[in-house]
Amino acid sequence: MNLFSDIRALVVDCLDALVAEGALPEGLDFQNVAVEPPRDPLHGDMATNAAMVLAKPAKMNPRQIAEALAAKLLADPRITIAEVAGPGFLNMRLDGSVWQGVVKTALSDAGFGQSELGKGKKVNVEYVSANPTGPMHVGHTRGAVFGDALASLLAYAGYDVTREYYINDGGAQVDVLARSAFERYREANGLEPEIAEGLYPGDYLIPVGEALKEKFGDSLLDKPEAEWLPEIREIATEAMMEMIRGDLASLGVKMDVFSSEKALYGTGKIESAIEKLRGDGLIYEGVLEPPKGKVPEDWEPREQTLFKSSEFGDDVDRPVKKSDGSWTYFAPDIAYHFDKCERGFDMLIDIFGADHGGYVKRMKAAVSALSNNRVPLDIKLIQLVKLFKNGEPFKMSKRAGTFVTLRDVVEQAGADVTRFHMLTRKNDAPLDFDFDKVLEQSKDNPVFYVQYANARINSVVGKAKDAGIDVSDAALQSADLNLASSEAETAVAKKLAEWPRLVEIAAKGQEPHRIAFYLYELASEFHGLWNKGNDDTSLRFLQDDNIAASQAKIALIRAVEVVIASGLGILGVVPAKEMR
RNA sequence: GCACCCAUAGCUCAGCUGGAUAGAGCGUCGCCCUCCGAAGGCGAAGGCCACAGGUUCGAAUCCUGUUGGGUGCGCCA
Repeated sequence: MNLFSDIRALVVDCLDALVAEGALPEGLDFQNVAVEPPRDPLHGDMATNAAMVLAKPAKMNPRQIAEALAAKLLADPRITIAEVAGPGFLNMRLDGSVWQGVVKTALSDAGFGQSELGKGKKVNVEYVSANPTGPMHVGHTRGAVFGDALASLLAYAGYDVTREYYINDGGAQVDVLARSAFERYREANGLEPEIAEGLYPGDYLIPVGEALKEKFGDSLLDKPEAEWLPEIREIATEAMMEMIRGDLASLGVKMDVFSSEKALYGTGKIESAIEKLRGDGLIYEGVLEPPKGKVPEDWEPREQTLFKSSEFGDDVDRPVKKSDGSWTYFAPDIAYHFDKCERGFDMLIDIFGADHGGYVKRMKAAVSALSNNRVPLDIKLIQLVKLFKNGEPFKMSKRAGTFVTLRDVVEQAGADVTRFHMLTRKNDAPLDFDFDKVLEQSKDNPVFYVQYANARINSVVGKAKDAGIDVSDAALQSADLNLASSEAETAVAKKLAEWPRLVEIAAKGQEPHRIAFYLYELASEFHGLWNKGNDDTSLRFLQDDNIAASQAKIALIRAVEVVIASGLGILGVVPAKEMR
């Protein structure tokens, strides 16, 4: 149920009727006719731009159209006022029963706010995909939270969503991991580890070294690298993935699919993806121009195997093979995305760190080519997280040991606070994360403010129960909401009515942060009503000796609670029953 | 040099894919607790939406330039 699309449908029906009567010419396109909340609530509950949009194609005066439309709309019992304003807006005011209907729906329909927008389309959201060479850090955290919330949002909006993690376990970095783990293995055997420049120095490999000793004793110490590397690489990578899964779990992120880069090698999948492109004339041997401006010192022209990504909007063609004949990172990634296309997804979404922005065009080019333009690929870039402590920038340094991991953040701030806070900013805007401020219990902390609203509602409902009032779903659904229809109370119901529309807007824009902002607004609306009860006792939720009125008011705030729970659910945050 | 992202109140940021007088929090100033949780609420002041053009009924939003920031640019992933 989306009130705005209901009313839009009504507007279109009325326009059709006007066409049938000859009041409007035939063949008009109503696609741009919109029904929205006006910026200023004094203008009404909803406004439509129909008259302005149609004035030109109909060759009519906008006011003339608006007047005719207004007359038609008023015939519907839901519309109490329809008046022309400004340049040709048609402002509508809705009957009180409409808002009461919203409250009832929120209470009775578990799917209030859910949408059919996605029409069951299969979407693959790939996120995190952190290299299995160490624990997840803050940067990964934001990508994980964003990807997870976006996936939930799309699912809520009717898409068939798969959450996927691509394990980069096929490149040189996992060899480095294996060598680093080997040093820890030597250490476990009482030798001095030699953590050479370029190896991973982190402590997290010490347990891996001990596990290796457990398994191999000292038998590998004198063996040449070629003999131990593949096996240690395997073991170390698995250990890292185990750790990363734990990191994700601590944030409440659960993937549907883990795909391995390494698994693509030796199966012919890379070759067949490249062959598919070659068959379309998009692979050739050639020499790239050196980059303008900043030319690398060791630049020399070299013939490489190139993909014609420039045919799909990329700036230059991109190499798929290194000079030694092995694949570049791009090649397995092409194969991986080809695989995703082949698995029947209608839409792909990749979540990248902003530092991978240069990769966007070639990846989109590859997917266009591989899917013959069938599958759209959206790539969302996640901007940096700037850490603060007490308002002071918190400098991270691997050497100084002040490197902040996902675990550090979750342990200090908690998963719920971390998730909500990281979703209070657009993904392409940098985010400040202050360890102290996110835990602050005040109005300027949206996490707290929303949770506080929820806790207050719980508190009131609990008091009602103690007073012996029946607050069961059945009782609230049959409450007489006329007893909670003051202006202030209706304002809350109107905010609730925006929820389904907001979900669709957020899903269309792939912008989960809109959910967080909406929840803040809804909480604000609720707190406002609460406070009015301080001055005006008739607005308090519990009315002495008037069970029916209390039930009506509780029905309203229970509806708020339901929507807060749905919204927080999308963000992956657990609603708080009480504040501590 | 080229590409992508960004520029909105003193500060941190929203702004519903083009709508009416551009919003919120913080900070500043003034109010509100014998009362369901004041960890709150109400109000005031505060703006050349970076700049200059263009598109149209209408632009913070779309297009082109300019300025100022961030990121990236073959054999790392």
